[in-house]
Amino acid sequence: MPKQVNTKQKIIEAAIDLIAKYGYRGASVRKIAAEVGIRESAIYNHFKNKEEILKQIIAEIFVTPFEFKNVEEKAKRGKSFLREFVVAYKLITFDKKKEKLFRVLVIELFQNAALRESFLQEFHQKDIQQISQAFFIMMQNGLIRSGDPMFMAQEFLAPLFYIRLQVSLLRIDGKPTTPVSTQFEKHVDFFWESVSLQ
Amino acid sequence: MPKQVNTKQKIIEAAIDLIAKYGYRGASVRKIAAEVGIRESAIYNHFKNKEEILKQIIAEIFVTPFEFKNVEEKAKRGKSFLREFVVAYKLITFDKKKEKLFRVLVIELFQNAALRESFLQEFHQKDIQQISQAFFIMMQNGLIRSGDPMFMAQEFLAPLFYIRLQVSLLRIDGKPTTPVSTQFEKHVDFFWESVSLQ
DNA sequence: GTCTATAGCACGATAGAC
DNA sequence: GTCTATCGTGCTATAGAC
Repeated sequence: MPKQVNTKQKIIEAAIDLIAKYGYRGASVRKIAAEVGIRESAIYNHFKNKEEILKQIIAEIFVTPFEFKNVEEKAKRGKSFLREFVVAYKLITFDKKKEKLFRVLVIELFQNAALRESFLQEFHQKDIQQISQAFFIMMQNGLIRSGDPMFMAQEFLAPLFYIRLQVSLLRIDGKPTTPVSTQFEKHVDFFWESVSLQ
Repeated sequence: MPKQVNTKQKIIEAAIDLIAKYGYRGASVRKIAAEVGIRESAIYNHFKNKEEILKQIIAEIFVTPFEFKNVEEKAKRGKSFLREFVVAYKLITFDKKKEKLFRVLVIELFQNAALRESFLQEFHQKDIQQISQAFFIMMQNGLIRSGDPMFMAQEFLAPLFYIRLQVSLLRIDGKPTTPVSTQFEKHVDFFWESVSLQ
């Protein structure tokens, strides 16, 4: 059992690789099958059609978001909570699998309605909820200036998204990412200085 | 002469439309020709091949950035300069042609090396230069707290890019954009409150 | 500068043997 | 669950007539 690797999962992995490179249209069933090491027709034993492969990949993009335990408690620590969040965000940015899924997201965002829907409703939404909840608590505890916590969360997250995009672009061409990726930490410092009351 | 419309330009326009919808691979020479109202073979009288059409479109993405005159003077006005900048940015976000080019940018960013290069070097770079220059002057005039003007410019522009992305996504599906687009103005207020010394 | 016609290839998908 | 073989379609691009 441990040696028997799932062909279906192999197909998904190969498809993610190829879509991240060539987009959905460019990632042909032929290429996917070749990468897995089977014939095109064998693909159809695992998926009804090509579209079904994409659907499953899209589902993968939106699993395992940030799941912080005890946000209520951690938020009281103020800046260190934000730092912890950004460290997690940075890790995801450099995670090989997550990076590929991020590319798929950006490439197909304007071409796939379901993906678009999930992005607008889930992608940052979950992060925003957590961060805005944390900001709300920080406001109550007099750690930061008052304001709309949701909007503040957007302001906090948008630069992270933009840095992530830049890092992903640089990594495709094998360019150095340090100048950009250090902005993650700088962003926390800048933001905290912007909102903190101390 | 005024009535004689350029076929070459028509091809470009049709290609932008179709690439914004289906991506470069999905925008076939066939579809482009059909949209223009000519045969595929006629396309090749104007462009060497399909790739050449994309090249010209990419070039269009990076023309006419923000060209503010007298940044030195305007920067002294502080917040109102930022407000003026964001008004221009918002206009571009809702401009039909620019919006399509923005979609092409996002779709092809991970798939076209030349586009990626230009994006990293030019897209925000020009904006960043202007904004950071303005921040530098504001610092000298004691309007804002001191810091790295380049980094501050990134912090100012990243949320604008993210709002633009959201607006573009909403507009595809004909969804209301007001809740998101009002963030443009809110962002200026929030940012100014973050950096101003008054 | 446009047309018709066609070459040559890659695509997604199915039928049927093993 | 994989294979071989094949179908029908759409693709980029070219040749040559008008």
